[in-house]
This record gives sequence, C-alpha cells and structure tokens, in this order.
Amino acid sequence: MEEYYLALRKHIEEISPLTDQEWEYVAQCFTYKTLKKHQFLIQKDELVPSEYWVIKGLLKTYTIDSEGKEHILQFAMEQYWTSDFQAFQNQIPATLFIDCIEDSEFFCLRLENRERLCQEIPKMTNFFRIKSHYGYIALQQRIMSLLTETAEERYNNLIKKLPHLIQRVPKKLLASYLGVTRETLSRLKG
Amino acid sequence: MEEYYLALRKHIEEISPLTDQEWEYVAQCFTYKTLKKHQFLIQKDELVPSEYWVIKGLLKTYTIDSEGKEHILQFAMEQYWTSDFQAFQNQIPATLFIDCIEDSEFFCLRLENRERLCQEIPKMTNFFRIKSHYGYIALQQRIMSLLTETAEERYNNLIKKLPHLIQRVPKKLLASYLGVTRETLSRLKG
DNA sequence: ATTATAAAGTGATGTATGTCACATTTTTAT
DNA sequence: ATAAAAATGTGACATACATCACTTTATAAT
Repeated sequence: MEEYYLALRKHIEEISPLTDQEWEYVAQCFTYKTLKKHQFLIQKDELVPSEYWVIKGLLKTYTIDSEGKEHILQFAMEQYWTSDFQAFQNQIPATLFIDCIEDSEFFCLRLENRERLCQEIPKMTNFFRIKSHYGYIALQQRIMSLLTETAEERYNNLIKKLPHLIQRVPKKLLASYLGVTRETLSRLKG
Repeated sequence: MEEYYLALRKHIEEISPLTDQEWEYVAQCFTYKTLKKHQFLIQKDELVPSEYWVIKGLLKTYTIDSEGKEHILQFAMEQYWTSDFQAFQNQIPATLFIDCIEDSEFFCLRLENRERLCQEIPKMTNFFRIKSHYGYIALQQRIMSLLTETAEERYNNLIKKLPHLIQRVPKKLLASYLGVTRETLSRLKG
C-alpha cells in the first residue's frame, strides 16, 4: 500500500511538487478501493461519489444505446483518472457505466475532499487545472480523429499511440472505442 | 471598452469572485484585439501567442485535410475561449486554423501572463481549473454524440443546444462541425 | 442597382461501413 | 481436463452517407 501512495505522489508531483506536510494532507483525502474483473465502478442512474485514480488495472467507460449496443468513451489504466465527471461534478445520477476489464485498484477522491484540497493546497488546484487542460486537448484530438479519419486510420493511430493498450483489450472493445463494428475492424488488417 | 472589461470580469466572477485589487491585476494581463470577417486569428504552422476570449463576434476552428476539405472542431462566440490550445500550451506551431465568420473582438491572454496570473491570484487558477473541467465534460458529450448518434440526431440536438448559433452559421459549416457533407445535411429536414 | 460570389437544394450513382448469420478459435470457469 | 462462454473471422447483403454535377436562391461587393 505504501508504494501505491508513492505512485500517486509521484503522479501529482510531475506537475506540482509538494512538501511532505502538504503531501500528508493530500494523501488523507483519498481512500482505497478494489474491484474484480466485470464489477462495476459506476452504474447508470446511480450517484457518483468520487472520481478515481487507477493504481492498477483496466476499465472501460461506456453507454448502452437503445439497441443494446455498447459505445466506449474511455479506457482507463494505471495512472489514469476516471469517473462520470458530468455526474460527479454536479452530483446527479450517472449517464455512463464504468466497469473493470481487469481486476483493478483505485484511489477514490470525493467531491468535498477535492474541493477542500483545492482550497487548502493551491498547488493541487494547479495540478487539476493542468490535468484538465491536457485532457481537454486530448479530447479535441479524438474529435478531430473522428471527424477526419477513416476507421482504418483511426485504428492504426490508436496502435501507434497506445500499443500496450491493444494487448490488453479485446478487439471488439477497441472497435467500439473507434466508432465501428467489430466486423469492420476485423476486416481492416487483412 | 470599459463595458468589455466589465463583461470579462463578470465572466470570471461567475466562477471566482475577485476583489477590486485582484481584478485590476487580472485586467492588465489581457490585451485587446479586433479582426474583420474572413481574417485569421490563428494559422496552421504559425506559433500561437495567446488564448482568446471572444468579446463579440463568431469564429471557427478547423483543419483542412489532404483533399482540401474543412473539418470544424469548434465554433466560438461571445464569452467563449478559443485558441489552438495544444500549440499554445506547448508553444509549438499550430495544427489548426481559426478565422472569423463575423467581425470579431477579443481579449488576448499570453501564456506567460496566464501562468503569472495563476501564480499571483489563486482564484484565477481555480477559474481555469473549473473552466477546463467543464470544457472536458462538454467534449466528452460531443464524442458520445459522434459515436452513438446519426447525422440527423446530431443536427437536431445541435439545434436544441445552440439555437442561436444556427442562425449565424451557414449550414455548410454546421455540416462540417457535425461530421457530414452539406448535401447530407440538406437532405435531412425535407 | 447590378454583378459576382457564396450558400443551398436535388438527382444519379458510388462506397465505406453496418447487419445478420454462422464457423472457428481462444479464454474462462468449474 | 472439460465444458461453457467469449472473441474473432468471414460471406452475403443492406444502408447511411459521400461524391459529382447541375440548378436555384441568397448574400456580398463595386
């Protein structure tokens, strides 16, 4: 467990170095949680108590449409933040599902703790500011990818960008993330 | 001009109320700029000195693909922030174009001023944190829309969400924003 | 006002991707 | 180890949307 906290501290300090005293305050705002493969971190229509930092494991964030088809918004693995941020931020019922593709472990940060943290430790406000900004930029790039690229280009770029992810995720889920059917993805490479 | 500054102050204070003294510091970090319709705010391959808050007007952020087709990432109107954030943040050449659909006026914030602002006025760090976070959530919703909805659904939802925008933007540009051709958009309603 | 330019509509046709069905391979659970 | 479940591949066919070509309508420039 000690090493998990060290990993989180390192993650934060890549953006905002902290004193030991500050870190002590930060660390106590997080709680630990673990889930097995196939278990849900967040379910649609339920409230979302926390946002989550992935210590270990792999998750998918998705919706189910009216025809029962799954559409994947995000994969989250080690050192990723994940939640239904819309629901979390406004403390309203989730519109998304998040469940575990692998056994997973997290640090959980509740909304009141995050805001307390930002009030007490300005460096943490800065950390979240930078993180959100990078996240925003990454999503803009994904939108451009969806607007401009063919399924094949999107797949090849995903392989380039996250080669390690490909190994851990069934192609059917990658297809869903890329916005195509598994059949189409299957026919691309041949 | 005085009223422009008041509008910006109001915009910031919807998230982070400031003292008069703080506001004085904030205000001097911005510079004013105006452009006519069809003029470029940002051009591909050029450096991006600032991010921009739109006082008045309307702009589009887009790329041109290898076949010369335009793909619109964002429309920015009154009270929107816009820039090539990826290029701005890393001070590298732009990959995007931004030009004016209408005569427009902006407040410009240079990177060094933004960071100075965040260091001097923690409330501003918080302002940018919240803004980025909301922006992130909005982009997630756009991605879900692209993954799950038909062209017609995306168009109808855009009309619901930004009815005033529709009036100001040629349908051909809306089509590009929605990820379809103008011909397809034209055939939806009839 | 008149002309030039851009936006918008529409028909004919092409294509990438979706859908459905079924076989094969791989992974998971007992 | 064995059976069950999930993932993957592939053929036949359907469809949403793209492309190209041309006309009509609206907007902008002199």
